[in-house]
Amino acid sequence: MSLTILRSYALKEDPSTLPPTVLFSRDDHHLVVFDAFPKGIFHFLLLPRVQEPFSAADLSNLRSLLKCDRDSVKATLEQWKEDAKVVVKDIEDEMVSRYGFKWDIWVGFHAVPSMEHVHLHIVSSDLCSEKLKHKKHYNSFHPKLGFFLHLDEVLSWFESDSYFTTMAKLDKHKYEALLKEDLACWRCGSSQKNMPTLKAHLQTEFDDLAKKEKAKQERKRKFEEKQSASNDTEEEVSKKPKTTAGSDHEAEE
DNA sequence: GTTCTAGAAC
DNA sequence: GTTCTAGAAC
Repeated sequence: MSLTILRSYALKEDPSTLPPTVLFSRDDHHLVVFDAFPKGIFHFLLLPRVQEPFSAADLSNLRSLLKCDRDSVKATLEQWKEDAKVVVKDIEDEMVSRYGFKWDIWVGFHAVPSMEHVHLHIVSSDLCSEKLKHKKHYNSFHPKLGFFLHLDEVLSWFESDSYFTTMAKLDKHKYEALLKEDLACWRCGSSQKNMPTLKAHLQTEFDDLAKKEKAKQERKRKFEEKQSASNDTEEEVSKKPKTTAGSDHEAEE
């Protein structure tokens, strides 16, 4: 695996020549590719194409990009946020059709990337994947550890000058140290002895979530069945028009 | 980024 | 003895 393969994708004159196993979607400004080593059931990378006002060097990584014109960078990140939403929607549709429910999807950058060319991770929060093998893999996606920089968090840096400059300059070594932190489940906080134990635990967490979500849907289905049955009865008995507005929203946890 | 593998941990 | 981690090589 070349460390510059993402850049070569982003520089392609005609990205549609990329094989369908690599390219998920594209427009004039970006490509979305399948991560070659997915760390969750769903894992994509959004790559900006090299174009004005940024050079390939500007787009080398998030750090280099953040040194460019502030307004341009902010507008670009906001555009990526919109582009990522489309991918998230596609993933959610696939989650529902394949698994019968949907779960969180994280959108963000690695504070210290290991490949050239800035890439936005779009990864499902299960973190259940054969390719997730090492502590650094896991810690690099742990949503609360600090190495994974959520896009919304990066955008928030633009709200405050001091925070922006602090975070943008933060030492690589401080971030890299986070990858060596002890293993802890991002969901329940339980500490995990080693990678095989953590992976088994993550699978259990995901299975539990699936069970809960399916039970929730079953309750909703039965409720709606009951509603529709009682409406039918009302109509038969009194011929009242049904007024069921607001009955189909889902309870949030 | 992965693969390989020595030696630490169990 | 086997499992697991982590550093070097690529």
